[in-house]
Amino acid sequence: MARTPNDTREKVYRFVRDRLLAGRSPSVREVQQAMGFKAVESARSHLSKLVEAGRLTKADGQARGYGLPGRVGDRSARVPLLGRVQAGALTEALETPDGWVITWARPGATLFALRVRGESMSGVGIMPDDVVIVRRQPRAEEGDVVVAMVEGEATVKTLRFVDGGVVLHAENPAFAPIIPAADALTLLGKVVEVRRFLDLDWLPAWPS
Amino acid sequence: MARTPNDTREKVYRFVRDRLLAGRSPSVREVQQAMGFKAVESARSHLSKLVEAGRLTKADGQARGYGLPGRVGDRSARVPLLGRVQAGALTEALETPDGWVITWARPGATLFALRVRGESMSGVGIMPDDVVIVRRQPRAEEGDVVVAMVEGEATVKTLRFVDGGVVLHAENPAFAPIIPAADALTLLGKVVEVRRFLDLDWLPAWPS
DNA sequence: GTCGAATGCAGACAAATGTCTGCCTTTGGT
DNA sequence: ACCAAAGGCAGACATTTGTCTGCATTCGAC
Repeated sequence: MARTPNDTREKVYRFVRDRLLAGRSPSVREVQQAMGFKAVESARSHLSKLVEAGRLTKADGQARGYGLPGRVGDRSARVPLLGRVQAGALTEALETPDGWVITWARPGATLFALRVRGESMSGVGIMPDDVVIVRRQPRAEEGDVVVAMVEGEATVKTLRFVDGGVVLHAENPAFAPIIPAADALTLLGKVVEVRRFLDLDWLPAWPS
Repeated sequence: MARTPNDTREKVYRFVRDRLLAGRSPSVREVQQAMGFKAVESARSHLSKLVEAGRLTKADGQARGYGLPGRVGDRSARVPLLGRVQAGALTEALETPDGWVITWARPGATLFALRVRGESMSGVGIMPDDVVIVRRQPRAEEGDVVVAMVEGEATVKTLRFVDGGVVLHAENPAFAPIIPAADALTLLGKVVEVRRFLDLDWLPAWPS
């Protein structure tokens, strides 16, 4: 067999995987050097075997085209982070977001993100300054956490139906439910994801 | 000046940024084609201007070497989601993650993700089944939310120092603090991000 | 031992990609 | 009107990167 045992394949895989998780694909020659191969082909043959085995993917004809199998970057989506959203201003706010959030793509859905203000949803673990990712939709179901416009302000609440009417329920006993007039409520969408960043040193500013 | 107004620069930037947020840097000729330029140099000059202006970064001498500036989002990173992590098994668990989570890359840091079990951290909004993203590091500071190994099990707690000793503090009055023996504690890392998915229909299975 | 598969080495070649030079057109200022 | 700067075009060239061919070495299977 080979001069070295089968570990080499594994080392190649780990090196490529780590580089991919760190951000970008290595080139074949970078693998060669990292592994101590004297010839490019050694690295390349290992790489092609790994692709063949389904442990790596490859964008053909592209430099640094290796990737991890499954939904890599193709299914990820960037979501605009909007500060505060006024009534009709959502469309305009989309033009100048505060930043961007990365998440898995929901094909066919329109997503945006908001920063939460206030403690009104702390009972379900949505704290001030959390970022909620919202899917735009005109209606929602009982119990959904939604973002709604009430009196020109976007608010995050739990949607409930009481006596045929709509109630925006705060998940915090200190906050009273909101019972908006039927025509004073605009549902912006449903909260599909909640995020909290505990390591602000690493996020001094939102990428824009 | 130019034939077209300054918007061109902006369009180039957006194209590159979107491609970067989607996963990988475009090549100069891909920018050329996307913008409808007839010559490569048009695209390249815009790119170099953007780098000059600090709006993009560039890995010199590397194919597809453009990135977003700042320590924040040079690019997105895939983080392995590990189920439960046993003592020495973290390295092996990296080989067969339950899935992947996308977040901003923290250059130079090793990240992994865990699913939270139990209510012990509900006081700070970390609920059961939440996903925490953890940066590996051997020590942390007072008040940090950390992942630590105690008796062969990974646990999420707040780190506190009391009387010179380490206390793992639960953020829920129903849970008593853990005071591990000095040599029975292994700090896996610090929680840098918390995520909750409220729309499981859209995430029927974890991407793998 | 002999064979073959797997691995490694060496070198060359081709494709992708980045970079440079020169020139033209447009636009804004003087 | 004139000039300078910026943007754009065309083509060439250099570097990086991927890929191919051929051969040598190792080691397990027979």
